Amino acid sequence: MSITIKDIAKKVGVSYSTVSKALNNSPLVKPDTKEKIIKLAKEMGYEPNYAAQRLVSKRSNVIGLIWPTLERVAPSTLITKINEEISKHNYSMILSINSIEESIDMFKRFQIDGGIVFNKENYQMPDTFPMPIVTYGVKQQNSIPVIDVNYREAMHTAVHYLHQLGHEKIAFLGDFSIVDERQVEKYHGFQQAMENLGLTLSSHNLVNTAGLDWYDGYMATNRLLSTSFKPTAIIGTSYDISAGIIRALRQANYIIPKDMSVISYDNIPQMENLEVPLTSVGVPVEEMAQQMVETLLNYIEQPSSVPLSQILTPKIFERASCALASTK
DNA sequence: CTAAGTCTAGATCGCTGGTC
DNA sequence: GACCAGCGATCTAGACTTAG
Repeated sequence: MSITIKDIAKKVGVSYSTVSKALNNSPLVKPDTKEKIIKLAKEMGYEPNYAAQRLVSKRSNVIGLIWPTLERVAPSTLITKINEEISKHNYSMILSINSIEESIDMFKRFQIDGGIVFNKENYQMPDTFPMPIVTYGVKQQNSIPVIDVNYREAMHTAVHYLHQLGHEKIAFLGDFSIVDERQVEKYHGFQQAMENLGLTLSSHNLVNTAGLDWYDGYMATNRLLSTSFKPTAIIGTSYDISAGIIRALRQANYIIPKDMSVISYDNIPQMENLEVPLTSVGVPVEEMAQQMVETLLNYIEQPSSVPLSQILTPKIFERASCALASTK
């Protein structure tokens, strides 16, 4: 049998409600009594009963997270950071990789306080949820707060950075075949930036990886290297794609960054540990996690205080994968 | 009349917070 | 610092109904 406040009350010789107040640091309990109770609770190994606390407070201190994929590195890293951020606020997290509908049903039974939804491939979200929800994705015609990233600006930053290093023949490797607005935004951002700088843009620059995985980046790079188009720099649109790009370039005996500069989307620490530490552009994963969790907690407390749309600004993180364009 | 099934009110769990 | 109401799900005891 676990220790309850009644056991502590019996031992101290006070009522159990006094124990409850003491453990919650109420000013209604004398300091020495409070101290005695807290000390004894520790000695007896008292752990509060969450079910009972939830019964009274109508709060579970649990946040639900609906995430579509655990396979790719960047989304998994973001989950880890979100979990760390949630813990800092004394909340716990449950993760669901089921569909949004199934996850919401489960979350209702768990009585979570709120949830974060990774809106994959521009899924049309319902107008309302049975609990406060914040989404990571693209703004829709409803009143659910969205946290998004300025993907176009990320691509502008990447292209301008390479251009400053003298690169003009820049290839873009990304997945623009699927209905994922995030990827499409990167694609348009790249095109805009190239046009703004007056750089040549043709079908050769744009290589469709037709997927977001390591192998998609690897195969797309092999295809790129087999054409007559010889870029001096490549932009990969995700960590995994860029990891594939690096592997393919090294297999083809390219030295990075001497023979080819590579820059990647996704601002995660793992970029440092690739075969060549990758210069990357994106919103730092810690900042994204912090913004999502803070927005959700504010939304739970006071829905009107939260803007319906927040667009985070990407930053560039220089590592070792970019160099001045070769003049030969 | 008895056994079996159904319904319902009340108690229980651990805890919080207001009142005295 | 004590007392008490009440949170919601679940269980239990007792009252009541039905079928054989």
